[in-house]
Amino acid sequence: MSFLSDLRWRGLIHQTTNDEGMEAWLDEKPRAVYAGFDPTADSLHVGSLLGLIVLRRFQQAGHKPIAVVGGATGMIGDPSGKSDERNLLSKEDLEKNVVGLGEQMRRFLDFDAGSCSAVLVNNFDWTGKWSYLEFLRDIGKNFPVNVMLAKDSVKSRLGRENDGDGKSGGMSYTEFSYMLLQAYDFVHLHDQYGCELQAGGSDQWGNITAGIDLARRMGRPQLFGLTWPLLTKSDGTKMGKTESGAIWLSAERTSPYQFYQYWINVDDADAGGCLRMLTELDREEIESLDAARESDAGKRESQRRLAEELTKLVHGDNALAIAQKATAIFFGAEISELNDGQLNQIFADVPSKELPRSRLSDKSLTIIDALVEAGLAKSKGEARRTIGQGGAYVNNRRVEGIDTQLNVEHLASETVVVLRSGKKKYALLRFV
RNA sequence: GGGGAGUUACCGAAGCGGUCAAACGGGGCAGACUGUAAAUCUGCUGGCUAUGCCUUCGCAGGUUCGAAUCCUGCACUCCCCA
Repeated sequence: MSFLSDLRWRGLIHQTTNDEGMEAWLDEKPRAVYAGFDPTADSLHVGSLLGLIVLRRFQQAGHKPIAVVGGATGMIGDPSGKSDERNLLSKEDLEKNVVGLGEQMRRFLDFDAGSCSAVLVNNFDWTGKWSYLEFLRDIGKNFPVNVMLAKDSVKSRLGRENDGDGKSGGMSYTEFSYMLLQAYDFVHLHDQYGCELQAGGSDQWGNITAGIDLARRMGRPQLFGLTWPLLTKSDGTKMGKTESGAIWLSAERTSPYQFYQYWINVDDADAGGCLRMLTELDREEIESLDAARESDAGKRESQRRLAEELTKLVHGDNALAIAQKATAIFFGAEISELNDGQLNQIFADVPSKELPRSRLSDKSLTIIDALVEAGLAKSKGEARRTIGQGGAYVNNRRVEGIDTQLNVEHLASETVVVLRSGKKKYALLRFV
C-alpha cells in the first residue's frame, strides 16, 4: 500500500489540493512538508498530537518534516475556528513556549536523519524582520480583500454582532491579517527549504490555500496542501479534553499515568479511529483489534493497545511501564517488590504524611490511628467502621483485624506504607 | 409599628417531658456486583481511653428526679397587616 493510501485508510486525509496527482507526486521524490504548531502554552496537548504524528509519518516515508512554531503568528492569534478575539501573549511567554515545544518534538521527529532530517523553525525569525511598509507593499499587495472576506474563518466572525461587552463580536484588523503571515510562511519555507506541501487540521484549509495562492502570485511554483480531520469523539466533543482540562504531552502537566488512563478510557466507538490515526500499528493488527472489539468488548484490548502505543511514543518505555504498574495497583494489585522511587512515581498525586520511624517498632500505631493520621478517616470511629466493613487496605491487602498494629513488616518499600480506604482512596505514610 | 410562623445532625425534614445520638429522604462512606468504578442491591453515617462515658436539637437562663420537647429573655429567618 502506498504511503498516501495508507494515510487515507487511516482516516488522516480530509482534503488535499490535488486528489489525483498527489500520490504520484509524493512517490516521485522526497518532499519537504510543513505543519504549524501554536505556542499558546509551553507544552503541546492531545489536540496537536495529530500534527506531530502526521509529520512523523511523512518522515518515516522518506520525506522531510518541517515543524513551524508560530512565534510570530502566535502573537496575532489565528481566528480559524475561534468565535472570539484572542488574547495576545507577551513576547517573553511566547519565547519560553517555543523552547518547550521544541523539546517535546524531539520525541516524534528525527532531527538527525541526513537529507530528511526534521527541521524546527520559529516564524518570528523571518516575520519579525519585516517593516510594516515593506510587508504591505510586498505581501499585502497580493491579497485581494474580496477573496479574504470569502474565507469561512472570516465570514463566520463578521456575522457576529458585538454582544455589548465591547470585546467580542466581529474581528480586529490584527486577526484579519493573520492569514497573510501564515501564507507568507509557506513562501518563505519554500524558498529556504524547498518546502512544497503544507499539512494542517481541517480548520487550516483557508490558511493553507492562502499560502498556495500567495506563492503563485509571487512567481513561485505550484505548492500543495493537505488537511487531516479534527480529532473528535463520537459524541461530537473534542478529543483530549476532560472535565479537568486538556490532556497535555508534558509529564509535568499530565502525568504518564493520567495520560495512559485517558486512552484506556476511550469510548469503544472512538477506539478504532484513534488506533488508525494515532498509532503506528499495521492494518492487520488494527483490523484484528476491530474484530476483538466486536466479539469481546469487555476486554478492551483496543484501548489497552492504544494507551500502550501512545504512552510509549509520548513518554517512553520506562514511563509506560510505570503507568501500567500504577494502573494494576490502582485497580487492586498487591503492592510488593517496589522501591521508594517507584512508589513515589506511581503515587505522585496521592497525599502522604511523614511519621517518625520509631512508631513502627514501639507498637504504638494501630491501623485505626494510621488511617486517621493519613487522612483517610476523619475520626477513629470512622476508621473503625471502614475496617469493620472490610474497606481498609494496607499495601492493597485487606485489613482483617480491627486491632492490627503496624510494624516494619508492613513497609511496602524502604520507608513507605500504602494505605487505602475503599476502592480508590489512597494515602501514603512515610516513616523516616 | 402591630400580628403570626419558624430556627433539629452535611442538606431537607419528623419529633413536642423519659424507651432520643434523635424517624424518614438526599448526600457521603463502605460492601457485593461490574468492562475503569455507571446502574442496582446491602450496610454504615456525633466523638471517645467503648457493654460505659462525653458533646449535640439557634443563644442564655429557669421549671423538673428527668428537657430537642415546658417557661423567660435574646438573636436571626419567613409570612400577614400598616
